[in-house]
Amino acid sequence: MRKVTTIPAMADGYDVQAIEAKWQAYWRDHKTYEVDNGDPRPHFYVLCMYPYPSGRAHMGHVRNYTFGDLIVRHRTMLGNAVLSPMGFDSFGLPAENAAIRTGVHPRTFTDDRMAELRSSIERIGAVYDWRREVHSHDPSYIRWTQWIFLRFLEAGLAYRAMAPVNWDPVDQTVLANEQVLADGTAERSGALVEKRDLEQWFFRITDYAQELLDDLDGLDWPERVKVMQRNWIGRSEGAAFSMPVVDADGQEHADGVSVEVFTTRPDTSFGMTYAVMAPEHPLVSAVTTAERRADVEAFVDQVAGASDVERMSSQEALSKRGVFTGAYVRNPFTASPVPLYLADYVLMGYGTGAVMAVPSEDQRDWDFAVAHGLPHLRTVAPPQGWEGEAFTGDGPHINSGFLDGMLKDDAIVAAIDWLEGQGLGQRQVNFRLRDWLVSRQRFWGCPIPVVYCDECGVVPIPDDQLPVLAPDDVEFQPTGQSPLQSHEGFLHTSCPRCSGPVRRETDTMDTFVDSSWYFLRFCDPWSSDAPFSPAAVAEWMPVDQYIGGVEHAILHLMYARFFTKALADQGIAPATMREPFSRLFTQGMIRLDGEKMSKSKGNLVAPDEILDAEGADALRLAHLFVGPPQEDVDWEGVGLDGCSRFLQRLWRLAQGEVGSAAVVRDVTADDEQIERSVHRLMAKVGEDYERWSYNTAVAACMEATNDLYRYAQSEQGPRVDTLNFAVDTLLLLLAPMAPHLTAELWERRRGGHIHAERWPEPNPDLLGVDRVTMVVQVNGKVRDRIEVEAGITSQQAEDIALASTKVAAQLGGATPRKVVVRPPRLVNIVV
RNA sequence: GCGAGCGUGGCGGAAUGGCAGACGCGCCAGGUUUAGGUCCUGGUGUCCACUGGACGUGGGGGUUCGACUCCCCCCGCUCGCACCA
Repeated sequence: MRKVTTIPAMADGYDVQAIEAKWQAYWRDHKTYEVDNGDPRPHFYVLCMYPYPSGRAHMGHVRNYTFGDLIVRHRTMLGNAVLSPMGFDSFGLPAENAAIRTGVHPRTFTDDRMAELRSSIERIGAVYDWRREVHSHDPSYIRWTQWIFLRFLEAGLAYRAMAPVNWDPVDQTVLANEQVLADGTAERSGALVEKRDLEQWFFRITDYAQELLDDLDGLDWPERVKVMQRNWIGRSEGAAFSMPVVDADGQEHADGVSVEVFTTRPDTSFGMTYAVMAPEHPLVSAVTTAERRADVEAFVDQVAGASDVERMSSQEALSKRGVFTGAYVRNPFTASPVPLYLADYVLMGYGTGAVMAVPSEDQRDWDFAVAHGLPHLRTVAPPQGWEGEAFTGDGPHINSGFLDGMLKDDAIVAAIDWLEGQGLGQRQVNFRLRDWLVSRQRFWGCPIPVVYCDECGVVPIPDDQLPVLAPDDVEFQPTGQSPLQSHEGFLHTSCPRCSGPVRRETDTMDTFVDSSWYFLRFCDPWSSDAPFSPAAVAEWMPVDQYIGGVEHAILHLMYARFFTKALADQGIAPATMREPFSRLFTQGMIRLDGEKMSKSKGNLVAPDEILDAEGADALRLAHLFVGPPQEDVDWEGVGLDGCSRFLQRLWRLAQGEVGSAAVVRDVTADDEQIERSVHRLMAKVGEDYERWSYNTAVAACMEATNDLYRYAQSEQGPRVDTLNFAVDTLLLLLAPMAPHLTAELWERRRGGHIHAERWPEPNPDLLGVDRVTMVVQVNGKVRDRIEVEAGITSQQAEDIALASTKVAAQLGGATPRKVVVRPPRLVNIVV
């Protein structure tokens, strides 16, 4: 917990609250950060992931918006037209759950929280073009989300299908695969997800699997996010081929049934000793023999009740449950029959739902073979002395007919060529990525704009009748059922096509649909005849800097990429716009005592308290100073007091309250040293801003302030022009980080608005120092430090180093074997 | 198991292959102050025979005149994926 300390005495006149309120009002009233389309300056689009309106801001928000705001202000000072919009991801279950608890309509609840969050965001001094605000539950936004849905429907990118889906029994809705964690619990509610067969709406994200994978290469994103997306897409290349079902003697079935399998290792086909189908495979009943039927049906029933995750990850699953069907399939490579099993580790949803099993070159198959007493045959020669089980490495093929002697890559190609030549199979690419399930059985989301007509089937609501809005006169019951499902007025309407009575769709869209295009709406939020104009999108997109939490690495960031590509292909967005976010930065989490800070853990440190005491600038600076922005931080490590003290010191310095009075004089060596150090500071802070090294930028400014304190307190007093130049520069460099204090001081010292000033650029001629400390090493160990002219030659440096008495003592008369000279900083004498 | 990242003082952390520990917190001392706090100045890796020296960036090896930094092996922590054929 934060220690309650006495508030440091204020520097004279530094009234944090008054100053911060004054400048927040200034930026609002002067529309400082509003930017119009068509602005002639070079464009830069900075975006923080829009938040779910949860009420007052928490520390994660503060951190996120501090980074974003810093970039907005820095880029503006660099002369860019910076688009900095903000909005709210305002659909979602918390509002609906609150409605069930309290009876307050989700809109009222959400609007209240949005207002709270907006005002606490403003209190940290983050600036936005609020004219462009969008929120998901705004009817004008709903209209265009629905419009896009209908365009996807027309294009075949949205479709309805019966599928085994993830059902969350707590939130009473289905979930997308991406919203179920590896342990089988729901990402949002934590409930153990069940499997149900339901008819649901999907977006055909798999159409873009290859492009989503390929285009990752060109993105300036954290590598781990790209890796996570690549894993999620899960491309694998191989062959699919079919095998006729036969009996133990190799006699084909009269009905000519065959099983299609997918493999990435067709080169090992000669080693196939059995085959496996998923228990849900449509051919199960057809292939099962009479004497095995009872066992097979028992197994299928047992598996049917389990979720994918239970099947794939639990301990029982790893024990390789399976059952023999009594049938065999003929391996086309050897023409021999192998037994056909069912096993729950084979999934119907991937590949063909059936696999060939090669125990000698696949550990999973090896384990299953051991458990069920099946043989194995090596087809890739393992290395000498191999004592492992399955060998998955490369080696010359054996026992493999025409593949014998080949290495893996050649053998794969040869095996596929052979399959294609025989007309038995073909090269195939599979993806792990599934289509995106977007329907949710909840009230507080964007309604799916279709009706069901007995005559016409699924009928879209015509564009001119959008938006379809949920009714207000609804009652929320703790049944878990969406009130839309029982609202007669909403449910019944007439068919847009045949005018007959129809039933409305009562499902709403996943809230990730809303967040998949909000960054496009920000470019043109006033558009009333399209979700946005292609010209406005072309003007601002892609987002130059996107900032958010790594928890969205797959979900939001994959969906938004899909939307961008799909909208471009539908001609709604410019065709060339293939990616939404050029650069992504994922900030670290804030922990408290090692735990994630969150409402549910009850370990929040409220920013409001700190804003009341130390103020926004100190809080922002503390977040920037604590460490590298991409790293997680513990709140204990956030040095608020130190940052607050620093700002007070800066205030006193800038107000002329430190040291003796400044004097007018010609430049002395000391003055010049200060001036040069200020140019170096400009270079340092500028570079640090570019490379997201804010902690070192703050440190450099603190160091400069300490130097200026000593300078101001020096015997001869500070030179007035030198001190002013140094302080003014320091204020400019800090303006993006501590906007209120620097604005106030600038106005008092210089007049005008600091954030309208140009970013200071160093004079390259003054970046060097004239005298430096040269390090003299003997055998790599520092033995002396000597002040030298910065411009000395190698020979001079060597001479000076060898003249050192300390060095002579170390050498003890020995002759150097070698002298490494890096003038003017270092000489290393090797003996 | 696979993949990625990380291991530096009491703490958060700095350091393009070239002075390890910038900056801040904490702590110690001095000054200011009636006192405490604030504020100002200085000190603060460990050890020793203390105007100096030895050791020191998870452990071990290597490359190099020189390694926190590059390479190999090991240990530990964090995150992601995990029967995807």
